[in-house]
Amino acid sequence: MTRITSKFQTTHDCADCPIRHRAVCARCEADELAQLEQIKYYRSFEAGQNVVWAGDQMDFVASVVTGIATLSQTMEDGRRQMVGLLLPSDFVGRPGRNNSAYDVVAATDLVMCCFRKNPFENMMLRTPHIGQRLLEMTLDELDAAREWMLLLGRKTAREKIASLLCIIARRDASLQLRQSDGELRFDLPLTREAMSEYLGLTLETVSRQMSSLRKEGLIITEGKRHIIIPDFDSLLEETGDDSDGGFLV
Amino acid sequence: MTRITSKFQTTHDCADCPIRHRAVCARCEADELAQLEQIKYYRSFEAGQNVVWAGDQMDFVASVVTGIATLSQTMEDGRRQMVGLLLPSDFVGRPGRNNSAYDVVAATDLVMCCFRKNPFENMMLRTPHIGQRLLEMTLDELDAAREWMLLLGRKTAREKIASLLCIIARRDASLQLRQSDGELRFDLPLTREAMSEYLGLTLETVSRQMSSLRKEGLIITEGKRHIIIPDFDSLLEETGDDSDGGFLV
DNA sequence: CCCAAGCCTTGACATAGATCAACCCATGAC
DNA sequence: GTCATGGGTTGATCTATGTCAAGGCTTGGG
Repeated sequence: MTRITSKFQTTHDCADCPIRHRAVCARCEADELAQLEQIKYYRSFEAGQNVVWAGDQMDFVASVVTGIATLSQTMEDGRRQMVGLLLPSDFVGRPGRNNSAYDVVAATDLVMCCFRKNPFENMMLRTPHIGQRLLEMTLDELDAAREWMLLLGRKTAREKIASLLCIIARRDASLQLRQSDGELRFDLPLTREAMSEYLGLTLETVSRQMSSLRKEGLIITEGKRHIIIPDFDSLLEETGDDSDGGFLV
Repeated sequence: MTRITSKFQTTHDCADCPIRHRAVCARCEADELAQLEQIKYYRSFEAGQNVVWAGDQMDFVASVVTGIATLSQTMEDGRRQMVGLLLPSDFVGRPGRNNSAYDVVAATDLVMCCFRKNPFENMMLRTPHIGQRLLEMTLDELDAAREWMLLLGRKTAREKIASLLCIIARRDASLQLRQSDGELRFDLPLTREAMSEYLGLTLETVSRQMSSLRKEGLIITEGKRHIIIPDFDSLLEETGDDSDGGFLV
């Protein structure tokens, strides 16, 4: 776990630690180690590995430390729909339920910080702060899910692709601050297939629309996965979203 | 508000009252009247009326007492997607946010029980029980949203219609217990247009698929809105859902 | 009684995206 | 070097659903 311990310096609000890692922090470790010793542990997964399968027992809740995980549902005939995309600091698992309703899959190499479910639930009872934080996060996820429903139900393939690129670019930028002058660059953490599962499209359509955005200069690609967005606002206009989105706080 | 007071006899777990009405109960009124006097009030709406508009200030949270409300998002060019369907006992509003992100519309005549937001938030701080209940409800909504995403992203028009009918029939049955032998009957509380906004279809497609299910005997209609499902399981098979859905508890 | 407004249905036609298929390019095993 | 594999692209075709348009039924107002 060297990748994690190397981050112990990060300044960090300890109270948030059990349910939202920005990083794992030294102070928090010291403060809570006693009670957490038996509760908290780390697990690593390789890209493509399942963390749990839909229907399986899931005796832990967890938050993503590094990497990206997805939640997906599968229909009997194999049609799949992604229903959650977990970036670092995001939370999975549902207090008060013992089985996962979804496949949880590592989209990239992945490190998760897990908490055994029962002790975590007890901790929630003793520490209302944690429940409140969890409620806040769940409400955020619900909002994200509702945006996603608009995308799935009403957007064109091109709008879907543009939206996804903007979502990832935005999250990536806020995590890693990689812009240089107006230009945004990042590695797509998803295969074309994973993108198609996110967007409710086939992977061929994803590929075609990516090509089309590339031909029109809205994105530039280096290799298959590295994306450059020369002008974020132009791409935003292709999403069909209200331009002044963030007026809600 | 006679419709409400007439239900005061209903047995009811008081602790749940502030955030989930099964009915408004006398004991609860007595217990909490003092603190609630300034907090709690009722509002009625006619079918079609907006409760709030997306972006508007929303200084209350509320639960549905009778009738049905919808949450919808609209794109600049007018495309609309429903993202929430609120049946009696469901909750709207988000502690910690002052503006509604969605249009809230009365789909039928509607009575809501509202709580002023600030006092409600204070009450949440004093009463952890309420926060826990709200977390539970929010997690349920998130699960519902994720089912809905699968529907929007991957189901055919026919599967979408069958799913919607099953969802409403089930909720309606659990609320009102109206089955007689295997047969289920209920009034569709949604226009074809509202159904199309729910399902991410056009109203013409909704109409055609309803006709097709009718011709095949999977549903029977009396007038435009009254639906009879002669065999719920046959209809369920048209939804594409896993037959043994409810194994999670 | 007539008329307008909502809501719904049905038909004819257009099209976005799915499907099927071929092929390219890296990578890693042997 | 060869081969198999996984990921990605592109073309040709098909089809489910959208679009446009007409008309029916019910309700309520004048």
